[in-house]
Formats: sequence, C-alpha cells, structure tokens
Amino acid sequence: MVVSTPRVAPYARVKQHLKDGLARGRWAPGALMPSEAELVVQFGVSRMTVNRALRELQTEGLVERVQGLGTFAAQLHKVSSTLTIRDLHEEIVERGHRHEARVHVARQERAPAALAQRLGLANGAPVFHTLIVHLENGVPLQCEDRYVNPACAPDYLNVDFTQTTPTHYLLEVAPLWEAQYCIEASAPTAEEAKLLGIKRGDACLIVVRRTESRGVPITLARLVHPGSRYQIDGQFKP
Amino acid sequence: MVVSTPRVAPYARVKQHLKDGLARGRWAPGALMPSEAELVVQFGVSRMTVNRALRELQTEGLVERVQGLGTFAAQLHKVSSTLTIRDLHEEIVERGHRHEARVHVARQERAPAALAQRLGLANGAPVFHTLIVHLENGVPLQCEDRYVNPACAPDYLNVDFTQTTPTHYLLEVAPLWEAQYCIEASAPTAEEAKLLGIKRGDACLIVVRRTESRGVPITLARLVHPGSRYQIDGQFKP
DNA sequence: CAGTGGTCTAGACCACTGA
DNA sequence: CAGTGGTCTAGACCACTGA
Repeated sequence: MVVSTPRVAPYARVKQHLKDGLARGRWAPGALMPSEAELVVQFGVSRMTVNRALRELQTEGLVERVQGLGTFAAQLHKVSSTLTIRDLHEEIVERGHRHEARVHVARQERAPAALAQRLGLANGAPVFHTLIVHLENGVPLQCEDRYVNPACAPDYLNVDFTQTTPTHYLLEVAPLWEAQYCIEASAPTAEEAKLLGIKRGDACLIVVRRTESRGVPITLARLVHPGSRYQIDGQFKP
Repeated sequence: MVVSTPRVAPYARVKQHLKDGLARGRWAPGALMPSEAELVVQFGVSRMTVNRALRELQTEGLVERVQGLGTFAAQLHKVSSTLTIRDLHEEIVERGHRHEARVHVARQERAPAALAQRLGLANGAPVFHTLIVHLENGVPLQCEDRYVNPACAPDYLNVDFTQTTPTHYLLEVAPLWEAQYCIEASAPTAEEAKLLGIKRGDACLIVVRRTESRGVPITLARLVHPGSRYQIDGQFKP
C-alpha cells in the first residue's frame, strides 16, 4: 500500500510552527515574534506566504500585529467559544429521542408598548404570538413563548407547529442575520411551571433571544427550560 | 477641513460587495456565486485579491467553496456567537463598581477519585482548593469553588486572592488553551446559599468550567451566581 | 477537456513606527 | 532612516469536478 504524503501547504507549515512555539511558551504574551522577513528567510518561502500564516493567526486571536512595529504573541486573556443557535427538534432527534410539540397559543394579538418597541412595530400593531411546549420522549423540555413580526413571516400562523418548529420555519423564510440573547436562571411563572410540569420554585434556565434579519426585527422568544433537564454545553478553543 | 477618503482595500471592496448581495438575498442559500475569474474581470483586480475576499467569507461561514465546482452561498442554519471567558474583576470594574473578594478556603487537599480523574491526577494526590466569594459593591455576585492542578501553578496558594482573582492569576501562569463549560440553572447548596446571602430555593446560574493548557488539565471551577443578580449576554453575528 | 478553487512566487508601493 | 506590516499584481502549477 502506497501512503502518499499528504502535501502540507507551506503557509500551513509556517502557521503550525508558530502555533507550536506559542503553545510551548516560546514567546510570552506580548513578546515580539519573528518578522515576516525573518520567516521568509527561515522557511525559504515568499512573503505573501508567511503573511497569510500570520494573518490567519491574527484572525484566530493568537497574535497581534502592528504596522511599523511587528508581530506580538497575544495576551490570551480573552478567549471565546462558539455558542450555536440550534433547532431544538434537531437536538432531540440527534440524541435518538422523540420530539413532540404542544401548541397552546397560536394567534394574532396587538403588541403592547414594550413588545412593539423591541420588534420595531407601532403600539397596538398586530403581532403573531405562539406558545409551544416541546417534549423530549414525553417530558417537557422547553416552553417557547414567541412573538413574530408579521411583516417578516406573513404565513407564520398557518404553519403546523406540531410538525415544524418556529425556529426551523423562521430560519427558512428569513435568513438569520443577527441576534442578541441573554441567559439567566430564574423561577418560572405560574403558567410556565404548569406547562412544564414543575414546581413554582424549581430553577429554570431561561434564554431570551431577539433576532433580526437585514436590520429588521423578526422575532422575540423566551425559552424556559427546567434546570434539572437542560444545560448548555460548550467548548473554548483559542 | 479636508476629509481624506479612507482608502478601502480592493479585497475589502469585493468582500463587501458579495456580503451585501448575500444580505439582500441575491444568492439563495446553496446557489452558485460568481467564480474568481468572473470577479477578477468585474472588479479589475488580480485573482489573489478576489481569492482573499472569498476565503475570508468562507472563514466567516458566509460561503462554501468546493474545488472544481465553485463558490456557493452558505446555508445559514447554524449561527454561532462568541462567548468570552472574562475575568469577573474586570467586568465589575468596567461597570464602574467596586470588586471585593472574600477568601473562605485556600488550602491543599487530597483529590477524591472523581476530581482526580477530571484533573488528570492520581487518586488522593494533592490538589489546591480555593473557595472565594466575589462581591460587587458589597453584594455577593459569585461563589467560586475551584480546584487547581499543583503541577501547573505551584505557587497558587501564595497568591493574595483579595487582590488578584484566580482567573487572572491562572491566565498569567498558564496560557489558556482549551476549556469546556456547562451552563445550568439550579438551586444552590446550603453552603452556597449562606455564602451568597440568598435562600436555598433561589435559582442560581451555574457555570462549571474545566480548563486545559497544552493538553494538561489546569483547573476545574464551579461558579455559582444568584439568578437575580447575574446573566450572560451575547450576540450572534453570522 | 474546460472550468473551478488552492496555493505559491518575486516583485512592488505604501503607511506606519521609532531612532 | 531602516524596519515593520498591509496590500496588490501577473503570472504559475496543481488537484479536483463534470461533461
């Protein structure tokens, strides 16, 4: 069997070399690293090639570059991870479990002031409101209280939400372009406790999310999860 | 007053043009976008320049590229945000508030099995343990229960944690290279409730974080926040 | 085969920094 | 001033896809 050497691109070699050095602490945070010219000589490649390696390290937050000064090992004091908006349905199915949605509210209402403002609507303007409880293998996992800007999804109320989640539908009709969220722990409201089959005092993980597409607010959602049944996992890779 | 036109790099112009088109829905998700050669002609720039624009869009997840086939508008069904590990001290000071730390435990212990395993230590091996309550303007905001691998930070117990946070210190002695976290809502333990000055039944936002540096586990922390006083905010930008 | 993207080169001009 | 990074060019060779 012939094992072909998987050709590694020169820019990737330079990049990996620097990454290794950083991982081994060869350059302390803030320390000056080799210049492009030095790397050109050391690796025998063109400047564009080492430039790409360094630029990508900069994008990844591993180095800082200052024109006229040089390249410096980054202070790794800010590390970030990715937190993904996932469709709960997909998440449940991926675990090999059964997803069920119970629609408690699906109607048009008039937006009170606070809501209207957050959705960029006039006071009292029509707004779509759904209240859906999602169950995993028959156990309530999320209470989804959602308001939708009718201008962005005029057919929203015609969707069969026992078959399609609001998240899935909205991602289809309006590509997701921006969102703000807030994660907090709190007791559920009396109604939420009843819908989720938990006690008033049981801690819940609550995500409030506001989504915009092309600058236009689409939807505002309050997702309440029983603390004992749901957690958010994630990873950091600097 | 002379307003100098801030010269926009050609690659940035190409990139912005494509980004605008994507935002306006000019290319549906999955649709074929212009080839490099076409963009070269359209913008009158060299191929390396359009290549950079497209490559950066790919990194940002806005397009997908397949050698031999072309560039396609990305399916925007997975959107992620950045969630930053921040030093609580910095966060509080940034708000213009006063940070105070009360050290309740700072000692060496022997690691029980479960802990030893998560920190890559032998059963019963020495481990550093700190329990610190952080206050913002005198109000308890976080109960930080932390175990540290002595091999990574031998001087950990000599630090004055009323002056330096463990996070800050550990980021200095060991550059942060990887972390897993888990966010959940739950009631505090009796001890945590007492330390935070809240009731046993008050919901707390709990972050459990395990950090590794260069593949070696550094620290395992349980950060308990009163749900009424702390929330995690974030933004998505696809 | 023509068309696609992946990558590299050897040179260039420029803006910026600090001596 | 010399040294730094930011960027561009006009060409090149290659691997890959589908006809």
